Formats: sequence, C-alpha cells, structure tokens
Amino acid sequence: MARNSTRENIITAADRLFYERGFENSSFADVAQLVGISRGNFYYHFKTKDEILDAVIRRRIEERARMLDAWVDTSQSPKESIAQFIRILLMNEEKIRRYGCPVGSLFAELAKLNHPAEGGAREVFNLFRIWLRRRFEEMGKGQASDRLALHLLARSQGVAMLARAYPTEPFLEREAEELLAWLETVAEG
Amino acid sequence: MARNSTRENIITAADRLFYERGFENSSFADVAQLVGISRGNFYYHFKTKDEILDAVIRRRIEERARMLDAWVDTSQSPKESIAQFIRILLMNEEKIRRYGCPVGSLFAELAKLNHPAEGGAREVFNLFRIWLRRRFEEMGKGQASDRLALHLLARSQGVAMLARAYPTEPFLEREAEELLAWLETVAEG
DNA sequence: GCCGGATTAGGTCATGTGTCCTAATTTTGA
DNA sequence: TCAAAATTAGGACACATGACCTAATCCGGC
Repeated sequence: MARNSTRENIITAADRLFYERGFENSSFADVAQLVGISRGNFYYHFKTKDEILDAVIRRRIEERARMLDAWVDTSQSPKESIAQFIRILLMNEEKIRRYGCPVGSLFAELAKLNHPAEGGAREVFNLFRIWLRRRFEEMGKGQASDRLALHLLARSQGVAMLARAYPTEPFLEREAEELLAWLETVAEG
Repeated sequence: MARNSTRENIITAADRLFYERGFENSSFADVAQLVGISRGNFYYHFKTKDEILDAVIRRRIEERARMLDAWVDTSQSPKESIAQFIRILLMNEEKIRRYGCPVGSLFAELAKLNHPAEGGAREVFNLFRIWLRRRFEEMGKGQASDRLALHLLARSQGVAMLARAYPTEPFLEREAEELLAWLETVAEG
C-alpha cells in the first residue's frame, strides 16, 4: 500500500543515489528530494542513515538472487548461465562506464570508511561467488570451481574499473568478448 | 629544512590517510594531527583541501614514474619489466588486502564525487598504461600492445578488489601466479 | 634588536545528522 | 460509519564536524 510504497520509493531513490554519488556523498535531504517527500516523513520510515543502507543492501541481494535464479531456469547449460553473468557487463555498459560496478564501488567505499555494513556489501560478492562456483561445479570443474568463480569475479571488477577510467574507449566490449572466449576454453579443458 | 620538511610531511601524511581512509573521510584535523602540527600551520602550507590532493597525486605520479624507470634499467628484458609490475601485487600484498589498490581506490572515490581531480587520478592509470604498452611493443606485440596493457591493468585492479573483499584467503598470490603465467603465453604467442 | 617566514591557538561559517514537536491527511478496522 | 491508527508535511533545534580564516606569537638569520 501507500505505507509500503513510500518505504520502497525511499529505498529505490537511495539505491540510485548511493550508486551514482556514493553513500557518504548522498544526504538525507538528497534522497528525500528525489523521492519528493518531506524530511519528517523520511524519519518516520528510517531513523538513521545506516538503516537505509542496510535496506538498500538487502534489496540488492534479493534482486540479484532472483536474477541469478532466473538465469539458471532459462539457460540450457551451466556454461550458458555463466555467459549470462559475463553479459551483465554489456547490458549495463552505459552505467558501468559512468559509475562503475555497483557491487564493487559500494563495497570499496564502505571498506574504506570502516563502515559496519561492509560485511553486508561483501555478501553481494558472496552471492555471485557461490552461484558461480556452483555453475562451475555443474560443468564438472570440481575443486577448481571456487578458484574459477573468484577469477571471473575479479576479472569483471577489473573491467568495470578500467571502463570507468576510460569510458570513451571500446574497452569493455572487447574484454567481455575475451571473457566469453575464456569461458569456452575452460569448458573445453 | 624545517619549511620544506613540514610541507613534505603533510603530503606524506595526507597520502597515507587518503589511501587508508579515503579522501573525503580524511579531515584537515586528521592530517594535521598525524603530522603533529596545528591546523593553522596546515593552512599556511595548503590553502584548500584540493591543493593537498593535487600535491598527493603529483607525488604519486612522480614516485611511480621513478619506480617504472628503475625497472626498465634493472630488467634484462621487457618481459621481465612487466613481471616486475605484476609483482607489485605481491610486494604490497598486506596493504592491498587492507586498503585495496591506491591508484584504483582513489580514482574510484574521486570519480564518484565528480571531483575535479578525477583527471589527475586517471593520469596515474595512464602512466602505467603507457609504460606497459611500450614494454609490450618492445616484446614485438605491435598493435596489440595497448590492448594487452589495458588487459593487464584491469586484471590487477580486479585482483586488488577481490583481495580486499576476501583478505584472509590466498587469492592474491594465486592470481599473481596466473598473471605471470599469462605473461609467458603472451611472450610465446 | 629587527624582520619575515613559520607556527600556533583560536574563531567563523556552512552543512549534515538526528531529535522533537505539531498539525493535517489518509487509511484501517470494528 | 466513525474512531483509532498510520502516514505525511513542515519546521525548530541541538550537536558534531570540517573547511576555511585571522591575529598573535615564535624563532632564526642578518
């Protein structure tokens, strides 16, 4: 209802601002203004800024978990599921060039701030790590699966970082292609 | 003497704090306290916070340029120079696990803040990019050299990010080994 | 001693979080 | 339907913090 709606709207706006401007650099007033509500109303739903952050992180985890589940359902093979993961880079190319990877940039900021929610941000990494590991296991990679999962995660993070540093160059597409090629060699080996 | 020394001390302290806590999260008072001087004295040397940031970035560029030059001098081959670059990850392992890559984390923060010094932070990337490209050219990689340089930069950034996310796992060493192995295949191909 | 750079202690000002309050307005449930 | 509960608006204010500024003092060389 309206109750849920406003709360959800706040989380949505905060999610966007935390991504585009960073957590510390986004104020209550900024979020309230983007939602179009008063500060008083804001505090009715969230007492502290950290509460919003927690809600944002929880939602991000839920959304991504749903997305990953859907990929497993619609993909013909674990390899195809992993290819879907790599293609996030291409689907979100525009935003990554501007703001980097939402997962990595939030984690990096919170880690630098020594913020208590750092662990929550790490959970998003964990979600992908565990999901990827399982896919590699299904591909028959056994003990190497976790290593492969972390490797792919790291590559993705690096691509996102460099894509932000050089947003006008065709770097991201090229690296995404290389990652897909890498996936093929892994599947064959 | 005392005058130069204080200014240099400020830059050193700011460099460290910007790395460990981030730029926005480091205050005038923090830096002054670390140096052991008053805030007023601080203002005598640097009128604005951005001035310190510029000085820090300039020093980082100089230091790294010197380091890269030294590698070229002491290495038997361009391949060995590039291997040196990869080994930064291992030499700075402890700090990377705690605070990430100084180049990447500062750039990411400034980019998110839309800070004017973002360009300066990007220059550090450029320094490595151009240096690596030249080394690959010397290895006879021709047109592919820039692509290889960016690829290696991205891999390094990703490794640093994941190493911070999972600081207790032996991930960094493993990936550094993989990068050195990759360098071998590039040299052969 | 004098002068000027170096340094200090102090204050100003803007901003952002968090608290509290009041008064509408809307929604819900008996 | 009607009263209670939930929601919204709006503002006042305490409090902390941090960037930025000023006046006074220190101190070494001439």
